[in-house]
Amino acid sequence: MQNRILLVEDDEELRQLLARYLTGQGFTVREAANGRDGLSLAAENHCDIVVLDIMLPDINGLEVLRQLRAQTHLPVVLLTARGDETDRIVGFEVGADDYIPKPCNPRELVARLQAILRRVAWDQATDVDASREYGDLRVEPVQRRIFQNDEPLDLTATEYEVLQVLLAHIGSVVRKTDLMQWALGRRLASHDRTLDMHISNLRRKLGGDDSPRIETVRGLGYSFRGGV
Amino acid sequence: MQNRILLVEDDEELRQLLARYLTGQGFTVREAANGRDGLSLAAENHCDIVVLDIMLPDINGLEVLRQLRAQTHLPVVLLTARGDETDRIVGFEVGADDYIPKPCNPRELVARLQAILRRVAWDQATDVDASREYGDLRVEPVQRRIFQNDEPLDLTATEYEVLQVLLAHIGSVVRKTDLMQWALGRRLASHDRTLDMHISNLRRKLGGDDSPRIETVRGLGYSFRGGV
DNA sequence: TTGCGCTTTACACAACCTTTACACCGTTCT
DNA sequence: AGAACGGTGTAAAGGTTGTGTAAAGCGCAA
Repeated sequence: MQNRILLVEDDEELRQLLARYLTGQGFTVREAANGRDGLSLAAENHCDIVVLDIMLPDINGLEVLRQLRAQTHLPVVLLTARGDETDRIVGFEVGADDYIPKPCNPRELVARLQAILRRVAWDQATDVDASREYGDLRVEPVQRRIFQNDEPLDLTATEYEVLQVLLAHIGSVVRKTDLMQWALGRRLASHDRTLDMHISNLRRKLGGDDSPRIETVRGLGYSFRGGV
Repeated sequence: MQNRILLVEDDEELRQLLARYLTGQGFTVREAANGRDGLSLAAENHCDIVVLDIMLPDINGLEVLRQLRAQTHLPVVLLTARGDETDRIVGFEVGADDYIPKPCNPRELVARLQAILRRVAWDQATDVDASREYGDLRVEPVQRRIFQNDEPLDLTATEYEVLQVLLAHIGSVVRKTDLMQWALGRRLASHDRTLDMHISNLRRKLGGDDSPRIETVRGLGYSFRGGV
């Protein structure tokens, strides 16, 4: 389970406290002290969940949430002043996934974050359009792009299909005939070298010349080396 | 979120299998074995989404869909024979919300149903007349105008529709056939270059010649690349 | 009619899938 | 061991398809 957090909180002391605690709990934390920075960090850096204070010096947290929601379904947890029902209700309407009253108990925060991440992971496991991560690679089906360390790879349509199939079966061997059928949509003819060419081009674009990411299994097919 | 399903499927075994699985996933399922029963159940009982087989013993599923559409906007998912492009296209025209090839994976079915219900809930919560912001662009549906850095763009009616659709799906690839349907309101014919022309004109009006705002995804369609 | 905007036509071009060719390598056969 | 064979890597050429856009055509409203 991924667990990269974007923490948007203007109170220096509280932010550092939370950041330290969350890091200790195995999260990767990226920090922003105001709404503007938060939005641009969310746009630039891929993260899995946002912890968002409502009271911010520049843009109101709810406005930040609204702008995030205009583009993504990134889960967002709001930090609200205790007892402020209004913010809570507006926050849910705009699409917050949870809220936590301030001052908050770090352990409770972690518990809620993990609950949300669990739920999201479940949703994604059953969603064909959900983005999928494989080590440093990330497949974004709606964008029809594959990212390597958050940099989009410049792939053709066919290369995207081939790589996406290999990643979907990461660690195991995909037979050439199957790969052909699934990615190119036709049977593998006897002297057809098309697939080999796509693999060759993919290897070049993926880099890592020393140890090729796509392994050849002679007589069978190819396999994307998985970390597992 | 509501989740009452009307399942119209004549194959007794498949219907019971799906009904059991959907019930287990928290849906309330009402079953019909043919088109006539399906239509009357839809009329009598309020439900949130319809799963509709195309091959039915009495009325063709597409005809059922047409009759449903004559009265409501109830979301409908079609079960189509795998690979039958014709049904898919006709179904899309008549107003199906999604189609699933048969035999279908129940988990995928559930995922798609939930995606549609989420979208419908989202649509209902979203005011279609509300202005929307995407970076330096702002869509004003009431005025039917789009502003760039608060300067109105001089767009024709069709150009407005095309750009508005692209922005509504910012960051993801919009297929040419879909863009044609949604913005121009008709099917994309085989040698129809109309859409390309509108895109070309839009690019000129949007400026930014160095890095075009509207990206071509060869063989698929176009994508307005957003900050995400 | 003119003017405007949508559509079609036409052509050039770029993208990219496929084929060809040859070098290389592991395996098997003699 | 050496030869023969078939699978693989990849550069380069070939050919097809999709796309960009200028320009002409068309339909409609003023």
